[in-house]
Amino acid sequence: MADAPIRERRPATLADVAVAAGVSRTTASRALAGEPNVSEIARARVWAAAERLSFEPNRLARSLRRGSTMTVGLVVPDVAIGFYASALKGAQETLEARGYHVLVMNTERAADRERDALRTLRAHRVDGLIVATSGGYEDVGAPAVFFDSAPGAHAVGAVVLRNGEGMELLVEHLAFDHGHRRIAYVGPPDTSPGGPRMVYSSAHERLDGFRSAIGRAGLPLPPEYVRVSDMACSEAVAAGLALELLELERPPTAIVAGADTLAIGVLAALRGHARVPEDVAVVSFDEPASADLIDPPVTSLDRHDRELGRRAAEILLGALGDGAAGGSADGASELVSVPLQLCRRRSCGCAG
Amino acid sequence: MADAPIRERRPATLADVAVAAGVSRTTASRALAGEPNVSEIARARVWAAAERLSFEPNRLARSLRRGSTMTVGLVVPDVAIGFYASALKGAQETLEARGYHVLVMNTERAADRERDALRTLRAHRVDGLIVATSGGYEDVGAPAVFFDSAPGAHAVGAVVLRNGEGMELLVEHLAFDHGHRRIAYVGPPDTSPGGPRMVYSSAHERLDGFRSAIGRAGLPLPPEYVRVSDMACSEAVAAGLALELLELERPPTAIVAGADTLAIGVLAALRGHARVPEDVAVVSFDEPASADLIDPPVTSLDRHDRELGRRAAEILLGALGDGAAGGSADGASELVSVPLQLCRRRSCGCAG
DNA sequence: CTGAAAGCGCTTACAG
DNA sequence: CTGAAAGCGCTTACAG
Repeated sequence: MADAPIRERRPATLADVAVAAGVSRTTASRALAGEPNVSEIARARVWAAAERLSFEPNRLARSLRRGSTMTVGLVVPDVAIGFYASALKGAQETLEARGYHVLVMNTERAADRERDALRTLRAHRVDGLIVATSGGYEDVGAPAVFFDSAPGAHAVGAVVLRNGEGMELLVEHLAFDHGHRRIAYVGPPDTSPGGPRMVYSSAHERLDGFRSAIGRAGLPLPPEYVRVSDMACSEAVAAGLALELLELERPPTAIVAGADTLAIGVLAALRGHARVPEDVAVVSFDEPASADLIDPPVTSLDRHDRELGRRAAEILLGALGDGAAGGSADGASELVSVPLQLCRRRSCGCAG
Repeated sequence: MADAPIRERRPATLADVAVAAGVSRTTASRALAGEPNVSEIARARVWAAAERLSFEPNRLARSLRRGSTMTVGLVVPDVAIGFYASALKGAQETLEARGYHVLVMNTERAADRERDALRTLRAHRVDGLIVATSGGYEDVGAPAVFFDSAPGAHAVGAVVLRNGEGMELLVEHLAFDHGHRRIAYVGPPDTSPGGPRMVYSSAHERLDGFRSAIGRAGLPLPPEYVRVSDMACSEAVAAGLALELLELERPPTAIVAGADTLAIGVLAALRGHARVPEDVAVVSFDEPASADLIDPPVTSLDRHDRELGRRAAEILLGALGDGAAGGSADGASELVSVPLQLCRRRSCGCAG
């Protein structure tokens, strides 16, 4: 016969299951969904057939029909950066526990790539968005929660770091505990040129926080002590900036790095040019990977990446109506700010 | 009127565009797709309407109809591990350049979680798969290319490291250049218990390569010199193993770490217990992040993560019929093996 | 060059 | 408890 039990290549559909079980697609669908009004006999035959055909409902069809994809888009500058990779993982764990999947897009910190990513995600009809924006955010109709940076509008929520407080911790430790008076800053660039103004920008707040903390500590801040890296926060550019700082007629005795990759670049550049922390102390806002093993171990604020991702996911779940996921369901935009702590290691001058 | 031009929340559909342009959905679809047989006038009106409504074709519907999702699933143990994050990025860059998107799943190196991930990906009807398997691989109907490890069957291709050669480089350097005779190994566990036997397993090859290299160097290998970490290759477990090694009556004078996280754990454990490289030399198979800045800088094989992801993506594109993407289109399974080089730093005993 | 119609694989009112 | 039918938003033979 033509319809001998040849093992099909094409994945089984609900219709196949229904035929095999001798019921209608309606009943098959209901049985599989665990709905109440299905006879035990029908239910059993449907499940057996589904098992036998190793049926897996086509999510495209289901999503198209239901209007919900159970997919969340995550937009970050670069997943290969430890901070974002960990945040992704934190978010993913939380989301997958509720049946959502994650579609990841990199922007390389370019506003136009971010816009493209957002549109692609809309075309995929993601149910929600978690974004670490680089200035290219635009509303594409899906509820969005921001982390790390946040444009003001359109957001269901945002989870951000207390950048000002963090900077204060760093600067005051250098100034008061170690007596530094010439403290320089190597940080990420403030905003993407031409991009919309951020209500909350990590880069901006850190720079601002640095300036304020220096001011409050009663220290001078010559303009040449403030250096800004490239968009990608590459180690190489940070290394170059550190060297420029060293060549100043009055070089700083301490450097605050505004991001982990920047700290790594600064430390690498200093090798062979200056002793850390004797000649110049170095502290980092984000904790670099293996902070303890680097020579010298780098003083920084505690790790916050994983937590950021998790909290962002929880807020989004709340907005998606997934119940008691920690989000306030009242439609108000939720702003979580994560407090920071100083981890003293050796690069600031503290003893191991 | 009821249909006043209120800005709709619902995203525009092709039908909306067709109505706005005064043509049929067929024509609208064709105009947007850039097909030849459409009059200039119709084409212009359709594009204008699409623009005005900021129409973005629903990819669910398109995929359902076309039978292709332009999405590739990536299955890895843990995106938060630098090696996999970089591989992901390499693959993603290559894939996105051809219009594909990437769905990422973590397995935590558990075979059953891997199986779940694969089924979910099938439910999403991904066009292809790139997987770093932990022993849970099963054919779900999509063409798969492996990287890092590879079960034999069902594969379109695989890109693997020359683990044997790499181990040889590491061991010979320790034995011949530095005169070590008591060399121990801390590596990832060989296979996941109960999982299918791998034709190619990174963990297995490294262990095997270590044994052979030790043998060829004419050195003894007491069984207690070979230690195997947990599935997650956690730093903490590696640290414990290193300490056990140190407490042997005849402790090794050199340790080879089979993965970067393991090397980090070993190094961390040694702090305060032994000097590296004076008391015990340490080398790593994978290059840890900031290998140069760690104290001491860690000798390891060169970075290979990004390349692995890129090559895997190219092979998959070839299999998906995406033309001259570097893959042989002849249906044969393609096996690329990436050669490795030794990067001498200080942890082996070489001078900086 | 154009459009009516079928169909991708589901889910869900609606009517028995 | 069950099923026929409509419909999610596209694309693509097929027939003008």
